[in-house]
Amino acid sequence: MSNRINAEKILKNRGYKLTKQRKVIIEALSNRGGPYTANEVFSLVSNKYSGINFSTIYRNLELLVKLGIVEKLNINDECCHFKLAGKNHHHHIICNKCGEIKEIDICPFKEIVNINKFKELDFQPIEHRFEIFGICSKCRSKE
Amino acid sequence: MSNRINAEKILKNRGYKLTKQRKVIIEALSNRGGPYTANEVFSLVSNKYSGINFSTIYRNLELLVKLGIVEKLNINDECCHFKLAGKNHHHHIICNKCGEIKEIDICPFKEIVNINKFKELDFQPIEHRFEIFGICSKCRSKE
DNA sequence: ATGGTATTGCAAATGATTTGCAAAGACATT
DNA sequence: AATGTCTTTGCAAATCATTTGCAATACCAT
Repeated sequence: MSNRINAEKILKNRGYKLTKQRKVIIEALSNRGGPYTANEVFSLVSNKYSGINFSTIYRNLELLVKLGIVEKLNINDECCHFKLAGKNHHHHIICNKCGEIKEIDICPFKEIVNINKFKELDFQPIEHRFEIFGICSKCRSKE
Repeated sequence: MSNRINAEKILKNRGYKLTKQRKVIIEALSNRGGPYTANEVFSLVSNKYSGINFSTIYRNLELLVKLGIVEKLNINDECCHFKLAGKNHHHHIICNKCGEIKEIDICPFKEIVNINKFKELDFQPIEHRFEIFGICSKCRSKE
Protein backbone atom coordinates (compact mmCIF):
# COMPACT_ATOMS: atom_id res chain seq x y z
CA MET A 1 0.00 0.00 0.00
CA SER A 2 1.41 3.36 -0.98
CA ASN A 3 2.21 5.96 1.61
CA ARG A 4 -0.45 8.19 0.19
CA ILE A 5 -3.26 5.64 0.35
CA ASN A 6 -2.20 4.59 3.81
CA ALA A 7 -2.18 8.14 5.14
CA GLU A 8 -5.62 8.81 3.70
CA LYS A 9 -6.94 5.67 5.29
CA ILE A 10 -5.62 6.67 8.69
CA LEU A 11 -7.30 10.06 8.41
CA LYS A 12 -10.65 8.49 7.55
CA ASN A 13 -10.40 5.87 10.27
CA ARG A 14 -9.78 8.50 12.86
CA GLY A 15 -12.75 10.55 11.73
CA TYR A 16 -10.93 13.30 9.90
CA LYS A 17 -12.22 14.58 6.62
CA LEU A 18 -10.30 14.02 3.45
CA THR A 19 -10.17 17.53 2.09
CA LYS A 20 -8.54 18.57 -1.12
CA GLN A 21 -5.92 20.44 0.90
CA ARG A 22 -5.04 17.37 2.93
CA LYS A 23 -4.80 15.29 -0.20
CA VAL A 24 -2.31 17.57 -1.89
CA ILE A 25 -0.21 17.93 1.25
CA ILE A 26 0.00 14.16 1.64
CA GLU A 27 0.67 13.77 -2.04
CA ALA A 28 3.50 16.27 -1.96
CA LEU A 29 5.15 14.54 0.96
CA SER A 30 4.60 11.07 -0.47
CA ASN A 31 6.03 11.72 -3.90
CA ARG A 32 9.27 13.22 -2.82
CA GLY A 33 11.24 12.06 0.12
CA GLY A 34 13.30 14.70 1.76
CA PRO A 35 12.28 16.63 4.85
CA TYR A 36 10.66 19.91 3.90
CA THR A 37 10.08 23.14 5.75
CA ALA A 38 6.50 24.35 5.99
CA ASN A 39 7.53 26.87 3.38
CA GLU A 40 8.70 24.21 1.00
CA VAL A 41 5.56 22.17 1.53
CA PHE A 42 3.60 25.29 0.73
CA SER A 43 5.49 25.73 -2.55
CA LEU A 44 5.14 22.11 -3.56
CA VAL A 45 1.46 22.12 -2.76
CA SER A 46 0.76 25.42 -4.44
CA ASN A 47 1.53 23.83 -7.78
CA LYS A 48 -1.43 21.49 -7.39
CA TYR A 49 -3.67 23.78 -5.41
CA SER A 50 -2.92 27.43 -5.74
CA GLY A 51 -4.73 29.41 -3.12
CA ILE A 52 -4.03 27.10 -0.26
CA ASN A 53 -3.31 28.99 2.91
CA PHE A 54 -0.27 28.82 5.13
CA SER A 55 -2.26 28.13 8.25
CA THR A 56 -3.86 25.19 6.49
CA ILE A 57 -0.40 23.84 5.79
CA TYR A 58 0.64 24.26 9.41
CA ARG A 59 -2.57 22.91 10.87
CA ASN A 60 -2.43 19.83 8.72
CA LEU A 61 1.24 19.15 9.16
CA GLU A 62 0.62 19.27 12.90
CA LEU A 63 -2.34 16.93 12.53
CA LEU A 64 -0.34 14.51 10.45
CA VAL A 65 2.39 14.54 13.07
CA LYS A 66 -0.21 13.77 15.73
CA LEU A 67 -1.45 10.83 13.68
CA GLY A 68 2.06 9.52 13.20
CA ILE A 69 1.94 10.03 9.46
CA VAL A 70 4.53 12.78 9.45
CA GLU A 71 7.68 13.38 11.47
CA LYS A 72 8.79 16.79 12.66
CA LEU A 73 12.52 17.45 12.86
CA ASN A 74 14.46 20.16 14.66
CA ILE A 75 17.50 20.30 12.47
CA ASN A 76 18.34 23.97 12.74
CA ASP A 77 17.27 27.12 14.54
CA GLU A 78 15.33 28.66 11.71
CA CYS A 79 12.36 26.41 11.30
CA CYS A 80 11.09 22.85 11.53
CA HIS A 81 11.30 20.23 8.84
CA PHE A 82 8.58 17.74 8.07
CA LYS A 83 8.81 14.39 6.39
CA LEU A 84 6.71 11.30 5.87
CA ALA A 85 7.19 9.07 8.87
CA GLY A 86 8.89 6.01 7.49
CA LYS A 87 8.15 2.60 8.80
CA ASN A 88 11.88 2.28 8.72
CA HIS A 89 13.66 3.96 11.54
CA HIS A 90 16.59 6.10 10.44
CA HIS A 91 18.70 9.17 11.03
CA HIS A 92 20.08 12.02 8.95
CA ILE A 93 23.19 13.45 7.44
CA ILE A 94 22.99 17.18 6.78
CA CYS A 95 25.35 19.07 4.52
CA ASN A 96 26.68 22.24 6.14
CA LYS A 97 27.12 23.87 2.73
CA CYS A 98 24.07 23.09 0.64
CA GLY A 99 21.81 22.15 3.53
CA GLU A 100 20.70 18.93 1.92
CA ILE A 101 19.23 16.47 4.40
CA LYS A 102 19.57 12.78 3.61
CA GLU A 103 18.44 9.70 5.44
CA ILE A 104 20.84 7.08 6.67
CA ASP A 105 19.63 3.73 7.87
CA ILE A 106 22.35 3.35 10.46
CA CYS A 107 21.24 3.61 14.07
CA PRO A 108 23.52 3.66 17.09
CA PHE A 109 20.77 3.20 19.62
CA LYS A 110 20.61 -0.51 20.25
CA GLU A 111 24.22 -0.70 21.32
CA ILE A 112 23.93 2.38 23.50
CA VAL A 113 21.02 1.27 25.67
CA ASN A 114 22.88 -1.86 26.61
CA ILE A 115 25.79 -0.02 28.12
CA ASN A 116 25.86 -0.29 31.89
CA LYS A 117 26.45 3.38 32.36
CA PHE A 118 23.23 4.12 30.56
CA LYS A 119 21.28 1.80 32.83
CA GLU A 120 22.60 3.65 35.84
CA LEU A 121 20.92 6.79 34.58
CA ASP A 122 17.53 5.27 35.38
CA PHE A 123 16.04 7.00 32.36
CA GLN A 124 13.31 5.43 30.26
CA PRO A 125 14.09 6.21 26.64
CA ILE A 126 11.17 6.70 24.28
CA GLU A 127 12.59 8.36 21.24
CA HIS A 128 15.98 9.47 20.04
CA ARG A 129 17.61 11.58 17.39
CA PHE A 130 20.96 11.24 15.76
CA GLU A 131 22.12 13.78 13.23
CA ILE A 132 25.46 14.08 11.51
CA PHE A 133 26.52 17.41 10.03
CA GLY A 134 29.32 17.70 7.50
CA ILE A 135 30.07 18.20 3.83
CA CYS A 136 28.41 16.08 1.18
CA SER A 137 30.32 14.65 -1.74
CA LYS A 138 28.73 17.05 -4.20
CA CYS A 139 29.84 20.12 -2.26
CA ARG A 140 33.27 18.66 -1.68
CA SER A 141 33.83 18.08 -5.38
CA LYS A 142 32.90 21.69 -6.15
CA GLU A 143 35.84 23.13 -4.20
CA MET B 1 41.53 27.44 34.95
CA SER B 2 37.84 28.03 35.55
CA ASN B 3 35.41 28.22 32.68
CA ARG B 4 34.73 31.81 33.54
CA ILE B 5 38.34 32.94 33.49
CA ASN B 6 38.97 31.00 30.32
CA ALA B 7 36.01 32.54 28.52
CA GLU B 8 37.08 36.03 29.54
CA LYS B 9 40.57 35.38 28.30
CA ILE B 10 39.29 34.23 24.91
CA LEU B 11 37.23 37.38 24.56
CA LYS B 12 40.20 39.60 25.33
CA ASN B 13 42.54 37.70 23.06
CA ARG B 14 40.15 38.07 20.19
CA GLY B 15 39.83 41.78 20.75
CA TYR B 16 36.38 41.87 22.30
CA LYS B 17 35.70 44.09 25.26
CA LEU B 18 34.96 42.63 28.63
CA THR B 19 31.78 44.45 29.49
CA LYS B 20 29.81 44.02 32.67
CA GLN B 21 27.03 42.42 30.63
CA ARG B 22 29.36 39.86 29.13
CA LYS B 23 30.79 39.08 32.53
CA VAL B 24 27.44 38.32 34.10
CA ILE B 25 26.32 36.22 31.15
CA ILE B 26 29.47 34.15 31.30
CA GLU B 27 29.18 33.93 35.06
CA ALA B 28 25.61 32.71 34.87
CA LEU B 29 26.50 29.99 32.39
CA SER B 30 29.63 28.99 34.24
CA ASN B 31 28.09 28.58 37.65
CA ARG B 32 25.25 26.37 36.69
CA GLY B 33 25.46 23.65 34.14
CA GLY B 34 22.26 22.95 32.29
CA PRO B 35 21.40 24.32 28.88
CA TYR B 36 19.32 27.47 29.21
CA THR B 37 16.99 29.28 26.87
CA ALA B 38 17.78 32.93 26.14
CA ASN B 39 14.88 33.68 28.44
CA GLU B 40 16.40 31.72 31.27
CA VAL B 41 19.77 33.34 30.76
CA PHE B 42 18.02 36.68 30.94
CA SER B 43 16.43 35.76 34.26
CA LEU B 44 19.64 34.44 35.75
CA VAL B 45 21.55 37.47 34.62
CA SER B 46 18.93 39.95 35.74
CA ASN B 47 19.65 39.01 39.32
CA LYS B 48 23.18 40.31 39.01
CA TYR B 49 22.50 43.07 36.54
CA SER B 50 18.97 44.32 36.39
CA GLY B 51 18.44 46.47 33.37
CA ILE B 52 20.27 44.28 30.94
CA ASN B 53 18.53 44.11 27.60
CA PHE B 54 17.31 41.08 25.71
CA SER B 55 19.16 41.99 22.56
CA THR B 56 22.35 42.18 24.58
CA ILE B 57 21.71 38.65 25.77
CA TYR B 58 21.11 37.41 22.24
CA ARG B 59 24.00 39.29 20.72
CA ASN B 60 26.41 37.97 23.29
CA LEU B 61 25.18 34.41 23.28
CA GLU B 62 25.68 34.43 19.53
CA LEU B 63 29.15 35.89 19.95
CA LEU B 64 30.05 33.29 22.55
CA VAL B 65 28.85 30.58 20.20
CA LYS B 66 31.04 32.02 17.45
CA LEU B 67 34.03 31.96 19.78
CA GLY B 68 33.33 28.37 20.74
CA ILE B 69 32.66 29.28 24.36
CA VAL B 70 29.00 28.41 24.20
CA GLU B 71 27.05 25.70 22.42
CA LYS B 72 23.65 26.23 20.84
CA LEU B 73 21.22 23.32 20.91
CA ASN B 74 18.07 22.70 18.88
CA ILE B 75 16.23 20.49 21.28
CA ASN B 76 12.68 21.55 20.57
CA ASP B 77 10.68 23.79 18.23
CA GLU B 78 10.07 26.59 20.67
CA CYS B 79 13.49 28.08 21.14
CA CYS B 80 17.20 27.39 21.32
CA HIS B 81 19.13 26.33 24.37
CA PHE B 82 22.58 27.57 25.22
CA LYS B 83 25.21 25.99 27.38
CA LEU B 84 28.87 26.34 28.14
CA ALA B 85 30.79 24.38 25.53
CA GLY B 86 32.46 21.63 27.46
CA LYS B 87 35.89 20.42 26.57
CA ASN B 88 34.27 17.05 27.00
CA HIS B 89 32.15 15.90 24.13
CA HIS B 90 28.77 14.58 25.18
CA HIS B 91 25.11 14.17 24.34
CA HIS B 92 21.79 14.69 26.11
CA ILE B 93 18.86 12.94 27.62
CA ILE B 94 15.70 15.04 27.71
CA CYS B 95 12.68 14.28 29.86
CA ASN B 96 9.45 14.46 27.91
CA LYS B 97 7.52 15.37 31.06
CA CYS B 98 9.57 17.91 32.99
CA GLY B 99 11.77 18.98 30.11
CA GLU B 100 14.97 18.58 32.07
CA ILE B 101 18.02 18.28 29.88
CA LYS B 102 20.95 16.28 31.21
CA GLU B 103 24.32 15.48 29.75
CA ILE B 104 25.46 11.93 29.13
CA ASP B 105 29.04 11.15 28.33
CA ILE B 106 28.21 8.25 26.05
CA CYS B 107 28.84 8.79 22.36
CA PRO B 108 27.90 6.43 19.55
CA PHE B 109 29.89 8.20 16.89
CA LYS B 110 33.22 6.41 16.80
CA GLU B 111 31.64 3.06 16.07
CA ILE B 112 29.34 4.51 13.44
CA VAL B 113 31.95 6.14 11.23
CA ASN B 114 33.79 2.88 10.91
CA ILE B 115 30.87 1.06 9.39
CA ASN B 116 31.37 0.32 5.72
CA LYS B 117 27.97 1.53 4.79
CA PHE B 118 28.80 4.91 6.20
CA LYS B 119 31.97 5.13 4.17
CA GLU B 120 29.98 4.49 1.02
CA LEU B 121 28.03 7.66 1.67
CA ASP B 122 31.11 9.70 0.83
CA PHE B 123 30.12 12.28 3.38
CA GLN B 124 32.67 14.14 5.45
CA PRO B 125 31.30 14.37 8.98
CA ILE B 126 32.14 17.47 10.99
CA GLU B 127 29.75 17.50 13.87
CA HIS B 128 26.98 15.32 15.19
CA ARG B 129 24.12 15.34 17.63
CA PHE B 130 22.58 12.53 19.56
CA GLU B 131 19.60 13.19 21.78
CA ILE B 132 17.51 10.71 23.71
CA PHE B 133 13.99 11.66 24.76
CA GLY B 134 12.12 9.77 27.45
CA ILE B 135 11.01 9.91 31.07
CA CYS B 136 13.47 10.68 33.83
CA SER B 137 13.48 8.74 37.11
CA LYS B 138 12.02 11.67 39.02
CA CYS B 139 8.99 11.91 36.75
CA ARG B 140 8.55 8.16 36.70
CA SER B 141 8.45 7.95 40.50
CA LYS B 142 5.76 10.64 40.64
CA GLU B 143 3.21 8.52 38.78
C1' DA C 1 -29.91 17.14 -2.21
C1' DT C 2 -29.63 18.49 2.76
C1' DG C 3 -27.75 19.52 7.28
C1' DG C 4 -24.48 19.26 10.90
C1' DT C 5 -19.80 19.57 11.90
C1' DA C 6 -15.00 19.79 10.70
C1' DT C 7 -12.10 22.53 8.03
C1' DT C 8 -10.61 26.46 5.50
C1' DG C 9 -9.02 31.28 4.40
C1' DC C 10 -8.16 35.46 6.15
C1' DA C 11 -6.24 38.76 9.02
C1' DA C 12 -4.45 39.66 13.14
C1' DA C 13 -1.75 37.93 17.24
C1' DT C 14 2.10 35.78 19.19
C1' DG C 15 6.76 34.71 20.57
C1' DA C 16 11.55 34.23 19.55
C1' DT C 17 15.07 36.55 17.54
C1' DT C 18 17.29 40.43 14.86
C1' DT C 19 18.39 45.10 13.54
C1' DG C 20 19.24 50.32 13.09
C1' DC C 21 20.64 53.96 15.59
C1' DA C 22 22.04 57.20 19.03
C1' DA C 23 24.08 57.20 23.58
C1' DA C 24 27.24 55.04 26.81
C1' DG C 25 31.23 52.35 28.01
C1' DA C 26 35.82 49.98 27.52
C1' DC C 27 40.44 50.53 27.15
C1' DA C 28 44.88 51.89 24.86
C1' DT C 29 47.32 56.03 24.85
C1' DT C 30 48.69 60.18 26.62
C1' DA D 1 43.37 60.70 35.47
C1' DA D 2 41.70 62.66 31.05
C1' DT D 3 41.19 61.84 25.94
C1' DG D 4 39.80 59.73 21.74
C1' DT D 5 38.38 55.86 19.25
C1' DC D 6 35.95 52.09 18.40
C1' DT D 7 32.88 48.63 20.40
C1' DT D 8 28.92 47.65 22.72
C1' DT D 9 24.60 48.70 24.80
C1' DG D 10 19.58 49.89 25.34
C1' DC D 11 15.69 50.94 23.07
C1' DA D 12 12.12 50.49 19.89
C1' DA D 13 10.75 48.76 15.88
C1' DA D 14 11.20 45.01 12.40
C1' DT D 15 11.27 40.31 11.08
C1' DC D 16 10.12 35.58 10.58
C1' DA D 17 7.99 31.25 11.79
C1' DT D 18 4.02 29.76 13.70
C1' DT D 19 -0.67 30.10 15.96
C1' DT D 20 -5.33 31.63 16.66
C1' DG D 21 -10.29 33.57 16.38
C1' DC D 22 -13.91 33.79 13.46
C1' DA D 23 -17.05 33.75 9.70
C1' DA D 24 -17.58 31.36 5.40
C1' DT D 25 -17.11 26.94 3.09
C1' DA D 26 -16.62 22.07 2.11
C1' DC D 27 -17.04 17.29 3.50
C1' DC D 28 -19.80 13.31 3.96
C1' DA D 29 -23.43 10.55 6.40
C1' DT D 30 -28.17 10.60 5.86
